[in-house]
Amino acid sequence: MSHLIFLKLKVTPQRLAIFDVLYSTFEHPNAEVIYKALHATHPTMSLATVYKTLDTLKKSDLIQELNVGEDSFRYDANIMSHPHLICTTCRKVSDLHTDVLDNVIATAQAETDFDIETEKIFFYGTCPDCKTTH
Amino acid sequence: MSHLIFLKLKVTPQRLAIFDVLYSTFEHPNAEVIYKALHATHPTMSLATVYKTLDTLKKSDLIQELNVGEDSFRYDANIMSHPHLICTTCRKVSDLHTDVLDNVIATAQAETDFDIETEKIFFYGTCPDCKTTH
DNA sequence: ATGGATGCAAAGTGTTTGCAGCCAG
DNA sequence: CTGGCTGCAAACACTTTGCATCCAT
Repeated sequence: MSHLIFLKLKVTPQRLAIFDVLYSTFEHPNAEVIYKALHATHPTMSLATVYKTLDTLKKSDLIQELNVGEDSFRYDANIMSHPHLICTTCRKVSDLHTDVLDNVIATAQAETDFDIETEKIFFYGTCPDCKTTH
Repeated sequence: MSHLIFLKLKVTPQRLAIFDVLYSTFEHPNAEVIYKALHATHPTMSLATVYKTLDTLKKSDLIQELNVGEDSFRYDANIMSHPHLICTTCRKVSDLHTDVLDNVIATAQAETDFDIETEKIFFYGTCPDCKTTH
């Protein structure tokens, strides 16, 4: 059973399955990857349902959407705002676990007339695996 | 005449025009907007040429590509890495002119095994215009 | 003169929509 | 039972590609 709280949404097998994929990975998969991951256990699930469900979960603030500069959107069940690391070699997207950037909004807010609500921070470089495998 | 240095690329009217649009605006337009902006002065230029040229300029590091969470890419003739402000009401994308975030890479680098090369920082909120126009 | 650039149309991705049937509440 | 959800197919939006012609060098 997942920690999912479905507010006023119907709890369907498809929604549970999609949320669970996101909740149990750190891969930040896109819709296609989620669809393929579920094909073994949910062979009748359609890609359209994946897209609709991701949209629903996003609007209910159960997941967040990421665009890292690719042609598709990635999804993350961790809705806390946190920086991401993108390997420009293998395209892997990782979380940066640190609190040293927690005050960037306050820092930026002091420099602008915008009312800042959220931020997205992406660091691009080479991951440990791709460094060694040169 | 623009500051454009075309390395080993042919200097065509289309390339000059597209670079000039980007060089003389702070709007961070996407391909469609650039295409429409040039239609008055360059009525025969095709959208495909805009896409090809943007790709060429990007690969030559004359412009940078931005994905702010929309379905299309935006472009910026300012290739210096700098934070962007996105108004979630009017979708305007502005530059944040400040140096207080200049050391974020160093800060993040100390927290990870990734070799960080560049960063993209986006702040989402409400711009001054949309605040007052409620 | 010639290799790279353009413009057109067609194809390719990723995503959304319309709608009939289905199932969670 | 009923409104919301699913699955299918078709449509859509953005971007890329193939190719004949053109033009910057």
